[in-house]
Amino acid sequence: MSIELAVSSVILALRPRPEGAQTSRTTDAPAKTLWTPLVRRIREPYQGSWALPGGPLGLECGLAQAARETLRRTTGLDPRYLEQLYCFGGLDRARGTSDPLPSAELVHGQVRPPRVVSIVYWALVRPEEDAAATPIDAAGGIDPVNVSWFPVDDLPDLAFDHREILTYALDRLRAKITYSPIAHAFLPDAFTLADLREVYESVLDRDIDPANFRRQMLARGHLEATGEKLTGASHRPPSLYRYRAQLVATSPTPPPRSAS
Amino acid sequence: MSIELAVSSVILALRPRPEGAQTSRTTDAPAKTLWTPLVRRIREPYQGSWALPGGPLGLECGLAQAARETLRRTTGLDPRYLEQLYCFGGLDRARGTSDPLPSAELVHGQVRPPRVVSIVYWALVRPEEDAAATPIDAAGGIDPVNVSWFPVDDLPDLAFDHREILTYALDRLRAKITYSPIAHAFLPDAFTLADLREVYESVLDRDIDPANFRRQMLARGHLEATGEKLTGASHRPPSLYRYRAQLVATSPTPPPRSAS
DNA sequence: TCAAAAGTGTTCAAGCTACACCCATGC
DNA sequence: GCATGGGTGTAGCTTGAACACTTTTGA
Repeated sequence: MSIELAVSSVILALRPRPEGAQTSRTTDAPAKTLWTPLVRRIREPYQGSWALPGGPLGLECGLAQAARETLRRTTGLDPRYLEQLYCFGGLDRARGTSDPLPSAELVHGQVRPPRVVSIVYWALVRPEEDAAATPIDAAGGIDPVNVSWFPVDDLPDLAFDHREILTYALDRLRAKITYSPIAHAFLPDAFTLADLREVYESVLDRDIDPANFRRQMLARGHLEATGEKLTGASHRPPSLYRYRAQLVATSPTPPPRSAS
Repeated sequence: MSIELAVSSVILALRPRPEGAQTSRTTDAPAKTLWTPLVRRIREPYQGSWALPGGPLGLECGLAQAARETLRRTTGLDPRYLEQLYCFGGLDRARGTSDPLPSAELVHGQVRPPRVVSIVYWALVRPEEDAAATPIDAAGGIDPVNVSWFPVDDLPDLAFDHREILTYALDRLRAKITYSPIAHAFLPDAFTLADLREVYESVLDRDIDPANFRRQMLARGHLEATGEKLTGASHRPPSLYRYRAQLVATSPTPPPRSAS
């Protein structure tokens, strides 16, 4: 018995908050919230539970590439932002935190579950990537049944240690958005400062002063006015901005450097 | 052919700067600098080159545990601070960045080098841990020949992509020391503010105002006066401090949370 | 004209930097 | 006393939070 190597991904996208969702905040919460796609396990252990999309690492495949391919196959997504999160390799991962060994494993006469080392990536999805996604099942067809999106503050029971992994990814996102220009990974190429602020407010789950936010973002020098304005709303039309080209992080592979 | 899983470590300790070392700074550099132990490879590829200490992942061994054991076996070290750095799994790692395939591999009739995925940890070594270390060779004896320490700003040629990995570890250290109380990982239990400042100055390679440094460190609330003073020097005896117990990070396993 | 969000100006508090200055010890 | 680093005080600058106020659009 050797060690199995798997690559999984935590995928995060901003979508409208579900109707009537319970919110932890007393004041009005942001209109959007983070969602993540999960796949239903079709075999033991944890058959029927939801899990992070993932699969075994192929021989001819770099780590990030493996993450991309599993992601495209299971969820139909091809996100621009993809970064390694952590490598999990504890001895007891395969049987969950404190649950007894699933019976199917015993049937196979296996005393110990297989040892799995998971390299987990996290991905941020832009609206157009989100819209273009179509999950494909094992037979090559569309698979709307075994892939489903959930708001991250209302998750079902997850297999293995996947809930802890997801929580860790959220911590990382909230930390990183404060010092690194990754909010653009949730936005189209051109956006208003209100759009950008909505990303920050949704991720950090708190209101941000629009006036101060504007000054801070512009002072960082990452933004560039397109010259266009967004008309149509019944108020003063806001300017459109884009991130300066060299700062548009795709996949920071090998090791990500913290952009200033 | 399957994928090999290895665990390696970047180990960092503060030691006196070597005599007459070239320094990048015009002003007087800190008296100490970072050193790292490397092991000499005894087989192809890269036979004779220096490499990060590491070894294959054992079946019965957690990732961090595997790092600890290789570390103790090769360098004799048992550092308190150990944290996962990154997982490297590129396709061409085994044969180096742009070198031709080493001949020994061809002799074995292998067209491609074995695919290796390395989970790399980084460790910070305290002075007493450093002093207690005694490298052990494969036969179980002391091995002073194939393990050697180098200042990180004067490294020999390294095998594989290990130089990039080391550079990445240094970046991470310099970033993390500014927002997390990890400097204690280079210090004994009790230390003066001058000791602590020396760690920061050595890692960041710049002078720090003692007065402001004192106030900042004390304001963070991580330090606690022992009540003792360090006598013997020909000036006012400085107070000794320790880090508050709950903040003494050992091995942040699973995922490290950024301490405030 | 009004509502609503864009965008600007101003004030206040907190934190950091630079540097002057006193304190305690060994020689 | 004198040199040396420990430790305190303080003025000036920068940054960010809070919020008043003007601008520009659609209805």
